[in-house]
Amino acid sequence: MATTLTPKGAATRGRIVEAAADLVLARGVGGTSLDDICAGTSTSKSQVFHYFPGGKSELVSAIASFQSERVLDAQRPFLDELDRWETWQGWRDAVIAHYRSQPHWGCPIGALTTELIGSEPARAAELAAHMDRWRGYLEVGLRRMLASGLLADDADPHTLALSTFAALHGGLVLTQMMESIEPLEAALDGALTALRAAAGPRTQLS
Amino acid sequence: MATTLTPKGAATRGRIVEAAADLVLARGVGGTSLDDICAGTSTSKSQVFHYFPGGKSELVSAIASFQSERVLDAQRPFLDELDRWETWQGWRDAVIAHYRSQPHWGCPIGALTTELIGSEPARAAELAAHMDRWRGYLEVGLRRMLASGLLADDADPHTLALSTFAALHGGLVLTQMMESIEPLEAALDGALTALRAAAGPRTQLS
DNA sequence: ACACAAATGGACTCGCGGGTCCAGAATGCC
DNA sequence: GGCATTCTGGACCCGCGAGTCCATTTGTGT
Repeated sequence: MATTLTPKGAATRGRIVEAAADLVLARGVGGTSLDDICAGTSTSKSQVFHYFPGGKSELVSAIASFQSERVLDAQRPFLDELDRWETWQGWRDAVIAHYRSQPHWGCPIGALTTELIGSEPARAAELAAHMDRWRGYLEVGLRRMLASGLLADDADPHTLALSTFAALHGGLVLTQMMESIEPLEAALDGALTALRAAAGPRTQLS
Repeated sequence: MATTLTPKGAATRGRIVEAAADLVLARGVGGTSLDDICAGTSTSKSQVFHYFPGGKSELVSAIASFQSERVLDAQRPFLDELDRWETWQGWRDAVIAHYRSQPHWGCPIGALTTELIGSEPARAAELAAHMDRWRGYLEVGLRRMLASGLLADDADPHTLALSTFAALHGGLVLTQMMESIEPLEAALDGALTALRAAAGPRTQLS
């Protein structure tokens, strides 16, 4: 694993992760066999174990990192600038646009995590860390808004970030069940409404 | 299956469903084998197939109905009277109390649904129906509030119910990941804040 | 050109878990 | 009590899918 990796090898590895990520998103970890993955990438099982000595579990971990980056990237540059109200709106739109354009419904990371909690707590913890990193961006933004007076003095950035993040993921869950983007839109709009209810003195009422 | 069922038989069937529900909640459908279930109930596999000819899939369906009733019951009587602001607060408290007292974190129905979507769309649809019935209670309450002037005229009960329901389930997802009740509390409080932002003329401001 | 490492294919093992079968024990009905 | 039906135990079958092994090909450095 720490051994060298030729360009060709890296490409193959990437193909596997990408295809596996798609399949897992569509059918879940339990519903995706290594054979399925091989079939979709014109590789053989020995390749998978060549690049992921830890087997399926390690592959899942790689998928998680891959999807995590993908999701975070889709929210940039808004994610780093959530210290103004306008950015929040832009962020909302970016999130919706991203999940609408996804080949399948639901959140790749959230679904993965909930599935693994029962069977692979160790991997689930990794996933939870990704989630928390994501949530952290929201909290940082809110913390800056509090400092700049855009939030009321008694507002709690941690709790607000948590509730916003929860709304987002609830929206994604329902989005997956109902195969519609509507729940996500409703959830995010609701969350932003709750956020605005904590607006502070420096906020300009439009 | 449509054949008669002696009291003893019904008891055994009940034991299986209950134990299976617990195991599935803790380890997921994929992580729970029929042998596990038998071990925990001092029954044998032939019993499972005797009472659930459709095998694991049918058992899962029974678990779903069981958990659905359990969850809905935990929210009564509030669930039927969500047409006043005070009831919403009581409902919030009941939901939190219920999930806090549960032996494992997370929503039994939500987790089941997301897991099955990829592998058993038919069963997942049943689950989704349970979810929608649940959400329906919220919408009915809001609709009555609109009619009685407790909500603003331009408020949309459907969307509001959707966003509240999403917040609830997002809270449950995070609750499971973080093994803490905090996210659920934050999510529900946020959702109620958003709801109150749609209050109408007849609402008494406290 | 040679040697060595990495990349690939595919056959193989093996345990787990869903599902089947049948014989015997318990129970309800008259 | 006797008959029918239901209930129960456990042995068995079988396929699927994770993981292993080795032989072959492709590439890379000197």
